[in-house]
Amino acid sequence: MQIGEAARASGVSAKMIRHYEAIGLVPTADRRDSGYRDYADEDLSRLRFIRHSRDLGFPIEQIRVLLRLWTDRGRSNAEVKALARTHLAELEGRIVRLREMADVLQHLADACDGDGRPDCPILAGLEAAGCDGSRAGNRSVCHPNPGAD
Amino acid sequence: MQIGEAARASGVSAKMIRHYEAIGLVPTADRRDSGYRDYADEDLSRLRFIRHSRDLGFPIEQIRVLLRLWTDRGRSNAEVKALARTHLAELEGRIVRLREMADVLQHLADACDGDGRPDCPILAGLEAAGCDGSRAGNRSVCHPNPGAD
DNA sequence: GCTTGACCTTCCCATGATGGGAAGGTGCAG
DNA sequence: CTGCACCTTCCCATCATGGGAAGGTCAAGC
Repeated sequence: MQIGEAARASGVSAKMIRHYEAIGLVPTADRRDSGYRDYADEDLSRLRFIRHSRDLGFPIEQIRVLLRLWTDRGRSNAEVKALARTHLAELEGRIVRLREMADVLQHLADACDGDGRPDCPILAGLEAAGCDGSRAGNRSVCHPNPGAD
Repeated sequence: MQIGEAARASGVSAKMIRHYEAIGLVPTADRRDSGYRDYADEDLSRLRFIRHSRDLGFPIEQIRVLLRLWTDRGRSNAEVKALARTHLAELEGRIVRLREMADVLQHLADACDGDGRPDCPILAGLEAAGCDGSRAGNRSVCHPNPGAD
């Protein structure tokens, strides 16, 4: 099967399949006389594995490890689980950081009438913010009602 | 004041200050005879505004608009609020996507004993996943207990 | 005066995952 | 033979940020 069909079947774009080959995430594909890459059904499962890992946000280097474990019959599921937990912590961390941003922004937006006047608590908040280390102490601008959520 | 001090005072790295100047986010800095950039206190507020905006996750191009509104006395806070809400929606969207990833991964990790055997539901889940459009219908692998959260 | 060290300058390169697009070859159907 | 869909490689772009090299500036200390 050509790369386009492999792409359709695996959900990984042809562009990315070539890229994964270039960085050694998938083995060098067989070539036809024409130079076209040729894929077998077995190759698809690896591509799908990669795509599912990407769908869960795993970075390439962790997927590389996951693939090694996946194809290693003597693997320890403890190692897999540890990897999963590490990534889970990373995801939760990102969520927390985004949640903080969203909460602060929501607070600022709530304080803004949006009635067309120039007066704007959002811009005032971005101007002051008070969370830059210099002149600390007025953190309430940054995290209003601490602990009141 | 030299760029290093401006960086310390604003929380924006010297590297980024130069970059922001290059892309026109801050005006071209005055230069001393030596060629060193020279900053006044007024410049700091702009840099702080940018940093606070970045802290809330605004992309550069939106910060450009925010800066224009900030320095426009005839601005409408409605425009600011709309911009904030757009970004807020973006943040919430990212959170939802990360939350989905984390939930699926948590589910897989919970199913894995991590007792050192090769048997591993996490790898099995990455292999099958069932969410790639081909052979749809078994979405429960992907979103277990739909609606039961 | 000369050295030392901290600072500055510009320029290039790297990240991470993905895509766009150009220039050119392959293969099949009409 | 033409056209079209597909493939190839190569280069560039994203987005915000940093690293580092090569070299200039300046103040303090000897």
